[in-house]
Amino acid sequence: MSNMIQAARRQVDELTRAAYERAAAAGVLPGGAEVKATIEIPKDASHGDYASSFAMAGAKALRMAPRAIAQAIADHLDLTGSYFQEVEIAGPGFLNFTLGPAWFGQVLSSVETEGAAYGAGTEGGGKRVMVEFVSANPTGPMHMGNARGGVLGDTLANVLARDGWDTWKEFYVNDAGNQIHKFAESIHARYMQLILGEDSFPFPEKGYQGEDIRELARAFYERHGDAYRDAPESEWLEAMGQFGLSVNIPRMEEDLKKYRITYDQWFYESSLHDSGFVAETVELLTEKGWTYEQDGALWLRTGQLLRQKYLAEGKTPEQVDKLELKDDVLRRANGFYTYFAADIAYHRNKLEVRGFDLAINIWGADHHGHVARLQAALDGLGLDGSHRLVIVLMQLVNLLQDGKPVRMSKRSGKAIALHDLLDEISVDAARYFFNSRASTSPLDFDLDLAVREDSENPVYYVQYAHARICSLIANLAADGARVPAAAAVDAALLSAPEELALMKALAQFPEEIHLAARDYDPSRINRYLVSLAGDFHRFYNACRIKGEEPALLSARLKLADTVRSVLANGLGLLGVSAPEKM
RNA sequence: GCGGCUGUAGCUCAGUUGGAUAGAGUGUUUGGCUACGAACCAAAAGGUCGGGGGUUCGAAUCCCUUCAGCCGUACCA
Repeated sequence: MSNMIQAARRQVDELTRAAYERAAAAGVLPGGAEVKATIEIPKDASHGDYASSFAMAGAKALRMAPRAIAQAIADHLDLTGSYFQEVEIAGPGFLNFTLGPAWFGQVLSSVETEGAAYGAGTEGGGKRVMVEFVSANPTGPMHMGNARGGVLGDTLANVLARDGWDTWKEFYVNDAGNQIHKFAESIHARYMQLILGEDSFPFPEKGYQGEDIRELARAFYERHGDAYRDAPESEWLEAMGQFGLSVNIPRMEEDLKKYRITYDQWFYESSLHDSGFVAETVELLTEKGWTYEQDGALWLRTGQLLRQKYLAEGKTPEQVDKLELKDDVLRRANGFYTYFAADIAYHRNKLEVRGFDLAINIWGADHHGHVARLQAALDGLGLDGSHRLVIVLMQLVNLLQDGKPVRMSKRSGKAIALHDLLDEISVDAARYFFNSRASTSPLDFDLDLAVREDSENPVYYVQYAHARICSLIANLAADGARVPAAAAVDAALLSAPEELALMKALAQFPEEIHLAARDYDPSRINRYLVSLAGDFHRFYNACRIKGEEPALLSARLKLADTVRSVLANGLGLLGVSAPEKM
């Protein structure tokens, strides 16, 4: 596992420090100063490949002009045996380092050696992380928001795994509580309407309006006839709820599978209630003194827990006083536990019972109000939810038609179902699209546009680069030119600006994975791949391969093949195919 | 009211620990295949980084303030 970006950065740091020591020993610079320099990759290639701010950062401590310090450092630098071939002083005092063939050669060979594992990091340290995502209500079909969450969660899990985490993907099935009650009532109403006639049985005011509910009622009728027509409420509630779930849950699983999304586990909320774990968890909170009874309900002292949490995070008491910190109900006056209580129990299960080091949830941004309180509740259980529970908030998907927003709502039945989307666009296009923006940005989804977006979708730009290279390699193989081993390539021959830029882009891949994992932002990979594909297309246009001198042909062929490998690698992380032809 | 997210080119968006002349795609204009795949490339044009203060060698980035949009503030899930 090698990260050539970090290796180069480290070396700039070491070389600069060593030069400083020598300059100090020679009496050119005052000794003993602790200079905290930053090492950056300049945007402009004419500023070299790495720039150290040592001279500016040290100006105060050394009491000298930045450019004079830079000159002293440059005079005492020894680049022998390093990745770098040149250093220049520029601007206010930047030390600009230029990479040499040793570094570029090593980039090619590390991609070759590591292959499909190229880009792997050790940041996760093998710690166990659960990514819980989608967890859509099983009361109806999934919509665009679920699609985005699905792709985001799945891709994030891939990225975390590559960065060294032991990952687990989970779907939390909300098969308990109020909404299931409403769900069963809705099916029942449609069922009765089927028997008695549309107008002879009232539909519950807050029932689910969708066509899918009618279908469930019809299917239920086909199986049971009117056996439930006069059944007591408790009986049909249970039967219809269970029936609806038994149809919907496998359907969700199937739809997600079409998007190449699979889970390690589907975890049922009902299991937490059935086993008494919710009750036990609430009891535990009570033992710790975090609850009280009022108006017949059992309340959690969320306000107090949040206060502690915020103070621990560095907010001042004055800031905290300004916040409206309310308590929450755990057990209603009617004896039922709230969703919040179940959620606390579920996350206690993740962190305590199953022992995950970190729990990551993908939530719609409209749930952001629950983030802090859930973390605080887990803090109250001594589980350090403030650090071990990370919520990635995902802005919602705005569905547009002809550029105008369409209101989505499950109750009104107007949502565009996930499985219908695949009739319009490919899985590759959908997966790429839903991961194209950072989760913090809202995503506009215009169906009319998506349908005819084929050749404009960036995913094709990336895939085209891959296919182009495959075709190129096959073409040259027919001429007898094989992709050489990295060791047989003279990296010094690859000196055109397009070639250097391309190799630097290849080296950037492990860094991108690391940053995507660190920031929980897998959309970075999309942007990286578009950029890498662009670097390749530019190289391809500027540098011929076929017909060049054998050594140059060989080096360029190797470069192209290395790009192919990284493109396939990155597309794999996104769950997008890397076609050899298109 | 309080809180979260957002505000960068006509449009959609990048911009890692503060760095040098703020980038890309798309759109507009103009070029490039008797060529390893033109689903490609090159060039031009396009900006008070929402506004105003502050911190410092240096701010789109950090702090304060202000404006605008979306969302949340249930004994719903």
